[in-house]
Order: sequence, then C-alpha cells, then structure tokens
Amino acid sequence: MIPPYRFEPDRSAASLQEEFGALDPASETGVVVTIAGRMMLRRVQGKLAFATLQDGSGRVQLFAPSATTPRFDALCDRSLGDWLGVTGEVMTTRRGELSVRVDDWVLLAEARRPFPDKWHGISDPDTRFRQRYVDLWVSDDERAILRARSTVVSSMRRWLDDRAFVEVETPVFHPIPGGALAKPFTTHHNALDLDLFLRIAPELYLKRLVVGGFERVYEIARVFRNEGLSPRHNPEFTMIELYQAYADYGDMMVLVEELVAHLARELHGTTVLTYPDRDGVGRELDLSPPWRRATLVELVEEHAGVRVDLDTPIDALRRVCADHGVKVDESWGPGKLLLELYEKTTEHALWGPIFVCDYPKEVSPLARSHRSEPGMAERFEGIVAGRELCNAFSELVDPDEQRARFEEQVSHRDAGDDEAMVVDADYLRALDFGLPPTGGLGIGVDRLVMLLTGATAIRDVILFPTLRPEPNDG
RNA sequence: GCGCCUCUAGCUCAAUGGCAGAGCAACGGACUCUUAAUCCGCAGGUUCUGGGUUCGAAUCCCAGGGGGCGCACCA
Repeated sequence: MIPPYRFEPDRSAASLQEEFGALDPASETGVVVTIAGRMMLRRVQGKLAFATLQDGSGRVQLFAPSATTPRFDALCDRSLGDWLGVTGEVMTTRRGELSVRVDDWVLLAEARRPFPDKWHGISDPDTRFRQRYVDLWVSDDERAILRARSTVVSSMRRWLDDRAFVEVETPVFHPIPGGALAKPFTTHHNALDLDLFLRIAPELYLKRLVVGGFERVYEIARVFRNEGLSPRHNPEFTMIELYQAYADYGDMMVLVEELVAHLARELHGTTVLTYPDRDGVGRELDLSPPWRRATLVELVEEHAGVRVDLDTPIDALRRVCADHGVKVDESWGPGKLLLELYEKTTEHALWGPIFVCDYPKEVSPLARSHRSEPGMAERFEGIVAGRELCNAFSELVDPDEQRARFEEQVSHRDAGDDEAMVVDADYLRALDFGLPPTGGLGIGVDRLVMLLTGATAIRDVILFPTLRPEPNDG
C-alpha cells in the first residue's frame, strides 16, 4: 500500500471532544468527519474493533465493526504507532465513549519499529533524549512542557512587541567573544581564513543598535558556552536580551516582574506557582509584582550574619570568606571576594522572587557605576526559586570607563582567567558616537520555562539537548 | 575535569555466586461495546564491551563505553 501524498483531515481529536463531548451514550450524529493520527492502542474483539487515535491535539477512539469497515482484517493487523487517516461518522458507544466510526481509512505511514510499552513509556533518560520523536508521542508531560515553551516565547514576543520593542537578529559568529564572562566555542571560516567564536551573548551588538537609533531592541538569542553539562546547563541555550534607551536598572526591575507575572498568567491563569525546592519538595512561589528588592550587601548580612562591604579591609574580607568555606584566590579584589561570599552563603538560600541589587563594579565590566555607592555598579539579578533568572544593568555608556574596564579584564585574562573579556575596539568606537542612558536585561529562557512548567532539568525544556553521539548506529 | 550511582528481551522491570524470568509489544488462535480489553498458545537474550577471580559470574574485581546525580564552572 503506497501512502497518499496528501491527506486532508477536517477535525482534530481535541476539536471533536469539544464539539461532541456532551453526547449521550449510544448516540449517532450523522456528522461525517476526517481525522488523522497515530494508532496508540487497539482493542480487537472478534468482529468489532476499537482503537485509540492520537494526533497533535489529543486522543479520540475509533470504532470499527467488521460489517461496515472496509478492509477490516487489514485494519486490525496494523501496528501500534502507524499513522492512519480515517473518515467516518461521529458517534458514542454504549459506554458513552466519543468515537469515530471507521467508514473509510488509509494507512498514512507505517511504524516499522515497535513503540515503547503503552503504559510505562520510556524511562531511560538517554533513550528519551536521543529518540525524542518517540518520547514526545509517548510522554504527555514532556509534550506539554515543550508546548508550554512555545507559548512562553510567543507570549514574550507579543508582550514586548506591544511595548514598541523591535526584534532583531545579530551575528552568531563573533570575531571577538564578548558580552559575558564565559569560555566560547571556536570555529573557522575557510574563505576568510578567519577564526570565529560562537557568541556567548548578544549584548555588545544589541547596544551598538541602540547607538544606531533602535531605542528598544530585543533578541531571542541562542548562545553557546563551552562549559560542562548539568541538570541546569546545556552548552547551547537561549537567552532573551533587551535594551531600552533612556531607562535604568530600576525600570528593568519593573519590566521583569511585570513580564514574568504576565507569562505566568498566560500559561496558568495565576501568578502563584509551585516549584520543587532543593529537596524536591514543592514550595509556593508568588510572582506577582512588586518583587522584593534588597542589596547584595544587605542580603549577605542577612544570611551570613556578617556586615561586609567594599570598604571592609581586604584581609578581614578574606578571613570572612575563608570562614564561610570560600576558596580565596590571592588575585581577587574586594568585589570578587564579596561576590564569592554572596554566592557561597546567600544565593542558594534565597527563594524569591527577589531582586539582588548593586554588584561590585569589579565583577560587572559592562554595567554603569552606581550613582551613589562607590565601587558598586547598577546591576541586579532576579532570583526565583533559588536560581538566577535574569541579570540586568544600567548600561555602562562612558567609552573611557568602558575601555578601562576592558583593560582590567585583560589583566585578569593575562593572570590566567580564560573567561575574562578582551577589548572590543569597535564597541568602544560605537560608544564614542554616544550610547544614551540605557537599561539592559538578559533572561535565561530555558530556566524561565523550567520555572513556569515545574521542570527540574534543562533537558526537559530543550527539544534536543546536547548529548554525546551514540557509539554506533541505532 | 573529579566523585558516587546505573546499564538484563523492542519497552517496563525481576533474578544479589548455582538452569536468565515476568508484564506489555510482536507472532498464532478465540471473542460485536472495548478503553492499559480479556482468554489460550508461541517465540523472543553478545545480561553495554573487553579482560580477570571462581567448579560455576547478570551478580565479585579491573579497564573501557553510554547515561544519571553531585562537585567544579556558569545562566
């Protein structure tokens, strides 16, 4: 049997359930519909057969009496997993199950390999991620999560578009990696005989666009960082970065809390979610604005029980760090020490949502100096469910200061820090043309989706997570 | 990169040093209202790979491979 080249279903399983869900048992409607999907279950009972057809929207039962079903035996012999196209009358069985009587059917595609156990599905994570095409058919939860991702991204786009943000695409190949502190992947362009880096962040290009007159821009950017894998890290992941001229980091806080609350409402109809804590116990999370705002220094005092800041003598600061189990590096300045202390003692203890405000300039090379706190930058991170969700600043707009910050980064690089930045001369030239006061924001999209769907592994929100290739062909 | 755990039939899992098994799927049969259909029958294996210990290894040991988790790094 050669499968047809096209087929034209006029209903989905879900639309049938919606349209005919209220029928009494043993009803006939006289309505003939055409549907298509995979046969997931089958119950053949001699001269009467039932099957469960699943399409992208859901499931509906097929009802096939031998007396009226064309090629009845052939239908019963089809494998679970086969794609069928079915035309027939909408009806309900004596038990009341909504069904399509098979008045005609066609094989659309054969499943030559057996589908996994119809009840247990696939449990081996390796198989699930390698054979996502099977996992998606078999696991309702996984399908729901990945659809939710789509919903979140499109809601986010709509929300930003409604606020006059312009979506752009900037290069993935960067001659100079920049915009974040991370190890890049490298590649090579043959014709130009040029080494290129896969971007670790779109930041510096987006700010060039603000210089160029795009007052509100965003990019949903796949970025690449050459780091280890974990339940929360995939080497390629998606971030959204946005920049708003004339705004500062306070404006970004308002934007984040409103955006995230909006997305939660779009997806769940509420801003109150439950997410597993570190022990896997569901814990409530209320995303409704306003989120708490506190400075990093205040929070360290709250959680580590010591008041330290950038004026604390460096020896005392080193001692406090060591007391809290931070492995101190001699080259670190007070800013790095403070950040490490925060990460060790405080970050994981926060549940949020909370904005941790005012990070040391030393560890924030692209953020503008704080208007009133010497040594600090106007930067915040949003912590939700104990994890960093976003990172934002009042952008550093002064070319001379930016040059000095880059050069400081270069000195770190020379001291062996291969995640430190390098000088991007063209970016400095762009700043010379004038970057207006600008608020910038980056949100980890994968982690945002995890938060909103309750997923605890980043692999669950990425369709095809990075895996080592199979040793031989499956 | 380091540590711990894991890998048995297409899928989900048993067998803890003594004949490799069950359910589902597949295959053959019965069955006109089932819905994880049921019933009868039949078949299915490089126990991840390679070494070793042992009378005997899925099981213990060593090495390698895939995966998971933790640490490190980060978002």
